[in-house]
Amino acid sequence: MTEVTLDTISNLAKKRGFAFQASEIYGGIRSAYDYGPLGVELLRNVKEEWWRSMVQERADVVGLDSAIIQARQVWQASGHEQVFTDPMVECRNCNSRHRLDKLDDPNKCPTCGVSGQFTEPRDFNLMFRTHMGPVESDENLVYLRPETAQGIFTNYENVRRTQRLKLPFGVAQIGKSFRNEITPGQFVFRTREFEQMEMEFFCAPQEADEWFQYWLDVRKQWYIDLGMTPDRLRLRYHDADELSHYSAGTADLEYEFPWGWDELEGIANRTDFDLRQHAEHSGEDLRYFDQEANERFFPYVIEPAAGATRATFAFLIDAYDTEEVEGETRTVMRLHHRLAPYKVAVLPLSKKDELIEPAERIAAELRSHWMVELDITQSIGRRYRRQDEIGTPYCVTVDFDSLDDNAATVRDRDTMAQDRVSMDKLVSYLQEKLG
RNA sequence: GCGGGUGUAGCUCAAUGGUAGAGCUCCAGCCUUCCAAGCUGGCGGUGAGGGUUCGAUUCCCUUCACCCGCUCCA
Repeated sequence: MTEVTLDTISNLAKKRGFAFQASEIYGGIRSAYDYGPLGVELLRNVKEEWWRSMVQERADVVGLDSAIIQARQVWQASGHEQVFTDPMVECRNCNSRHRLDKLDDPNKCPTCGVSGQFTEPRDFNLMFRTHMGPVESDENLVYLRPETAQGIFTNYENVRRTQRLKLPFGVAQIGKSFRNEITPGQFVFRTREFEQMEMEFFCAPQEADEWFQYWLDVRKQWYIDLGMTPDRLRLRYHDADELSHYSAGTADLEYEFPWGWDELEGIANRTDFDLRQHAEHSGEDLRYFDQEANERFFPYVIEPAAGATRATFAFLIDAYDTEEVEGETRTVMRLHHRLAPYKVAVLPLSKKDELIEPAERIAAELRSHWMVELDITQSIGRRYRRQDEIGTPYCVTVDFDSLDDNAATVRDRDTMAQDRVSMDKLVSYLQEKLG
């Protein structure tokens, strides 16, 4: 494990095609990034692993993919329209910014103590607004969702009924969310458009605390199982004064980023706040009917809400490693093989047709199983280094002996150890390694 | 959004009010053939817009982006 700076990792990300600044040819647009050929694979793999563990491998969780644009009433009921619109003032004397509604004295700056230096109050609406339909008017004002969760709450009854679910059960969703963050930054860490992996776990109110603990443990273990350094992961419980408007208890799963500890995932006890709000605003009865106890109640909700793009970034940072090899520095992304963008690189030892041809054959065969890259340029050593730097777990090298013995060399990213493997056993060999 | 800093090739860095150079990378060829070797050649640049000037990468203004703080929280 090597210490890595934000610069190092973002340079590597750009250089190797993980992420580029959005609209770069026009000078770039702030707080938006495009995921390149490698980044999209890594991101997809992170999401796939989340889905596998949260949905596929569980009997008590189902999936959902709700619309980004919902009726405005959804955000009125959820509280976002109000809470995400804070009138703010800025002190001309010390440049600090404050929420007007939280000031004891609306004229005096609590930071520097100077009065009468505030700017005019301005709305800081954290939700993106747009209009549904070609005409811009207040009637068709809509928001881009600031969290995916509400789509789950509004579909709670649809999902429960059609899937015939009994408490406790969860509904999981992966998708984009949008927030007009005041200060985006740290590369892809905080962006205004981002991707979330959220799961709302509905349970009986008296079991909520227990499930809260359960999900803390499960979620932390997920990162560790995918190779993240345990020492760089920690849980931080929120104090009462920093809880969201919907939460009765929140713990952050934090990662030690190059700039310090910062949030990877929030696990919150949302109580029955959301279902109650939607029941009240929509007029639908969203209470759960417990057949055995013969009673109706609003379920409590435990929500593990992870940032897909954030997790991807953290895995990338965590995987970064360097070591000295024969006087040269070798950079290795020690990504878990499940996350690595490419699983296998096929490298003919020489750029001779007689070696390229079998290499292409092997690559074609392996492609039906994994993401495979075929690289024929430059020296073999250089190509190994390139694959190391993008985290490819295995390289298959075809040499002149291969023409006689029908075998190739499989080289391991982490140990650099080599195995001679018969070509017809390559798939099963790699299957065993890659799981 | 505010305060401070920074923008020259993909990367690291030169130079100049008068034709922008190098190393590395990348690509091609030769050679070599299992861990960034060598030789030859090639691609490629002053973030964008405006002003001053005979002439601007250099001076001035605007803008965009990035970094560090204030804020936020997936």
